[in-house]
Formats: sequence, C-alpha cells, structure tokens
Amino acid sequence: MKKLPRKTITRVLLYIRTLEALAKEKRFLVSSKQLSEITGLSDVKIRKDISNFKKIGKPRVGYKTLDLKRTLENYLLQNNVVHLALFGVGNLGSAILSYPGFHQNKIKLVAAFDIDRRKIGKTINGVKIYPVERAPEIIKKYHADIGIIAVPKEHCQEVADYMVLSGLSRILNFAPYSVSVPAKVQVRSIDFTIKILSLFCDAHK
Amino acid sequence: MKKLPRKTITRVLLYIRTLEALAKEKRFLVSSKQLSEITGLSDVKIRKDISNFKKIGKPRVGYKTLDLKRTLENYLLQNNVVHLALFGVGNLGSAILSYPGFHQNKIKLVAAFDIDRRKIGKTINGVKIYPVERAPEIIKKYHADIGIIAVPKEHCQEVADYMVLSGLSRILNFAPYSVSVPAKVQVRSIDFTIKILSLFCDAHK
DNA sequence: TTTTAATCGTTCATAATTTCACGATTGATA
DNA sequence: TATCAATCGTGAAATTATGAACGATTAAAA
Ligand SMILES: NC(=O)c1ccc[n+]([C@@H]2O[C@H](COP(=O)([O-])OP(=O)(O)OC[C@H]3O[C@@H](n4cnc5c(N)ncnc54)[C@H](O)[C@@H]3O)[C@@H](O)[C@H]2O)c1
Ligand SMILES: NC(=O)c1ccc[n+]([C@@H]2O[C@H](COP(=O)([O-])OP(=O)(O)OC[C@H]3O[C@@H](n4cnc5c(N)ncnc54)[C@H](O)[C@@H]3O)[C@@H](O)[C@H]2O)c1
Repeated sequence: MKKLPRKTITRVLLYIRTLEALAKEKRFLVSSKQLSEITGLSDVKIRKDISNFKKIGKPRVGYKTLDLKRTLENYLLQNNVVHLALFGVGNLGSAILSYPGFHQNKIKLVAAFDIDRRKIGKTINGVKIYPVERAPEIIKKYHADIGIIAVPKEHCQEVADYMVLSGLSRILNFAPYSVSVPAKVQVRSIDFTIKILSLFCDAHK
Repeated sequence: MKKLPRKTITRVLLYIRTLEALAKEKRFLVSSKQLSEITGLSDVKIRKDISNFKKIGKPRVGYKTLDLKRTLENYLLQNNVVHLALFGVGNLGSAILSYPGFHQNKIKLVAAFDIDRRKIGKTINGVKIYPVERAPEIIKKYHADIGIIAVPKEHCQEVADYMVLSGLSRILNFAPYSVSVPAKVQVRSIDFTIKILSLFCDAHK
C-alpha cells in the first residue's frame, strides 16, 4: 500500500480515537456523516481516508465501529507501543510525566533525563529520572522510539545532538527553537507561542 | 492586503522570532538563504512569504533584520498584546502559568479559572486563579482574547460552552476531544498524543 | 417483489500550496 | 567603467489537498 501523507495519518489517528470512544458508548455502527459531525471533518474526506485501507463500509449502514478501528490501527500502528524518552523534567516535563493519557493509549514513557542532581534518581508516575550521560545506554535498553525535548531553548540543540548520538531518530521538540539534525532524523515541534499568536492573527484579519 | 493563509501566518511568526534572535546576536543583515538554514524552510518559500508585505529586500544583500521584523510584526500583530485566559490549573495548566516565555513575547496570561476550591484564590506567577463562575466578568474586565482549555476531556465541552458564554471567540484546546462551538468561534487543538503517534507512524512506513 | 432512501467508494474538477525557472537588481571586483 | 556573482521578486508549472458529483450497493418500506 502506498505511503500516506502526514495529514491523512493525523486524521486517521483521530478516527481511531473517536471509534474507541464510540465503542465505549456501545455504539457499534457509525457512518461517515456521524464521524463528520463528531470530528468536524467533511464526510467525503473521511470516506476517502478510510478507502486507503479496504472496503469495509456498507452502503446504507456505515462502518462497524470495532472493525474499522481494528483495520485502521492494524495498518498504522500494528500493535506497536511507542516508547518515549523525555529530556528535561521541569514544569512542562513534569506535566508530561504525570499525564495518565499516555498509558491508556499506545504510548509509554520509558525514561526521563535531566541535569539537575536534585531530580535525578526520583521516580514520577513510575518513570525514573536519569542523568543525561546515561541516555545512550538507557535508550537502547528500553528501545525508546521518540525523544521529547522539554529543556530550555538554550540547551535544546545540545540535547538534540545527544538524542541522535543515543540512537533516536525521531524527536518532538517543545522548545521554541529549530534544531539541526542529520537528514535521517525527523523533528516535529509543538510550539505553544506560535500556535497562540497564529490563532490570534488569523482570526484577527 | 489580502488575507494570508494560516500556514503562511505560522511561518511568518517563525521568521519574526528568528529575526529577533538574530538581532540579539547583532546580525543586522540576513538573506533568505540564511533564514532557510536556520528555520529549515526553503528560501523561495521564505521570499514568497515576505513578498506578501512589501519590497524590502535588496538583491545581493538580503534583508535588514530589524526592518524586516518591524514590517512583519506591523502587519501581523500591530503592537497588540494577546490576552490569555486559562481554564484548568492542573499539571499542564500550572506549567503554562509558570512559563516565562509568554511574558517576554507578545502574550500575557491575564487570568486562570478552576473548580478546585483549594486552588481558587491562589496566585501563580502573578496570575490569579478564579472560580469558573466568575469567568464572564473577569474575561470582560481583562479583555481576554483567547481561552485555553486545560481541563480533563470529560469537562472540556462544558468549559468551551462557558468560554463562548463569556464572550471568547478563540479557543486553544489541549484536551483530546473535538468541542462543538458556534461557527464564529475558532478552535485549534494541540494534541500531544496525536502528534506523537503521527511522528511514529509517518517515519515508520 | 419493487421501490426508496441512505450511504459507500470513486472519478473528476477545483483550489491551495510548493517548487521551479529566470529576469532584475545590486554591490563588489577587475 | 564593465563584468561578475549573489540575491531578490515573481510568473508559470507541478504537486497536493479538498470538494462536488454520481453510480453502486444495501436495508427497509411499500
Ligand atoms: N512550561 C510551558 O508551559 C511551556 C510552554 C511552551 C514552551 N515550553 C518550552 O518547553 C521547554 C521546557 O519548559 P519548562 O517550563 O518545563 O522549563 P523548566 O525550566 O521548568 O525545565 C527545564 C528542565 O530542563 C532541565 N535541563 C536543562 N538543561 C538540560 C540538559 N542539557 N539536559 C537535560 N535536562 C536539562 C532542567 O534541569 C529543568 O528540569 C522550554 O524550552 C520551554 O520554552 C514550555
Ligand atoms: N499533562 C499533560 O502533559 C497533558 C498532555 C496531553 C494532553 N493533556 C490534556 O490537557 C488537559 C489537562 O491535563 P492535566 O494533566 O493538566 O490534568 P489535571 O487533572 O492535572 O488538571 C485538570 C484541572 O482542571 C480542573 N478542572 C476540572 N474541571 C474543570 C472545570 N469544569 N472548569 C475549570 N477547571 C476544571 C481541575 O480542578 C484540575 O485543576 C487534559 O484534557 C489532558 O488530556 C495533558
């Protein structure tokens, strides 16, 4: 099957979550129209996204919630659990560590790193905080897939370098700074400030 | 001038930040090529984005850092300071409240709201925490522009309704749930889980 | 059994975005 | 001064994403 565009992947992940919620409410059938109302995306787009996988819907009826969920998950996640390594256990990092949402979902935080001696050795929410020097060792041991940057922007390039050195090839960066990494490494950012300003400007004009 | 697409706005905000950093390093001239290296965006795209505003670059030289910054800011932000109201002072909300980045930038947190009696009345980082019932009054008083949802997903629809009732027409939602709002209200989401899974899936295939 | 209405999946058209190509301009240099 | 190389700005081409149209299918109703 052809590689899906990133935008499609993002939407499909949203469908999976929505289907999960529907199943919890014992709604075992759902149409693209209903999914459209819940997610705010157009029904055509939803059907088109789903049609990337297989013919699973029935005209006049819709989709079986659990079948559709299984199909989508099967293609996208294949029963994998994503292992995260967090760098920087400050205000934001602590919030991420305490977040129970990740454990319910297909994400597991396997280790945290910091340079602050007072934090090292502690365990938050079952996740131990290590000194950054041990990152290469620990990341290999726990098979971390994705590194999260939650250190001040002044340190985020060095942390990114360290992540690459430790064998991570995917990075999610919360710092307001564009890090440079080798081509094979993928970086995405979550930038609160730009999100907020962009919402302001967009609506404003 | 024509309304800019959201993607362009987001990039331009990134240019503004980059130009700020360059100016701090006393680099008062910069080319689209250099901006490209710093931001990771293509130089053509950068020039095209900038050309939305006015002819401000000089061939063979580049852009004057401060002039360009002023021009971009002038169009996008016009000396406005964005006023935020935070709903939910839990793990994530507290991190946001403590974030000093907002104060340096053009963003100001003016008030926080919670239902937890133990939190109400406290002040974090100069921002007072009010009971949600006072939102309509406080939001008007401080002219809040954007509401931030940082409450558990089970409560986020009711909080969104309350925001609209209080006169907010822009919402940034951190909860993994698509809220319904009147058409005139804009909602954007920051969804950690989907960002992480999407990074995993995208690189994975 | 035939008709009807809902819904899927797909094709085709439209719109938005990015990339390419290149002329125009400018400061530096021979 | 004439040439050169760097860089801007932009129209056209290519790519990507979205939306509209519609035939095909199905369950339910007549
Ligand atoms: N707090 C927020 O709400 C918020 C909002 C937007 C962006 N951010 C960004 O997220 C990042 C973290 O923010 P924060 O508020 O948690 O900061 P913070 O100062 O509270 O925490 C930073 C943590 O990183 C650790 N650290 C510093 N250098 C390190 C290194 N080289 N290796 C490992 N750990 C290191 C520090 O010891 C500290 O524990 C910053 O880049 C910030 O700009 C935060
Ligand atoms: N913590 C994270 O790193 C993280 C990551 C991803 C997403 N999120 C999302 O962000 C939101 C907040 O997460 P959190 O970890 O801070 O949760 P939390 O449980 O720590 O805090 C929630 C806060 O909201 C308050 N609250 C509850 N109902 C309210 C209401 N109706 N009005 C006002 N306040 C109310 C609670 O009193 C509490 O202070 C959740 O939706 C969560 O899914 C958090």
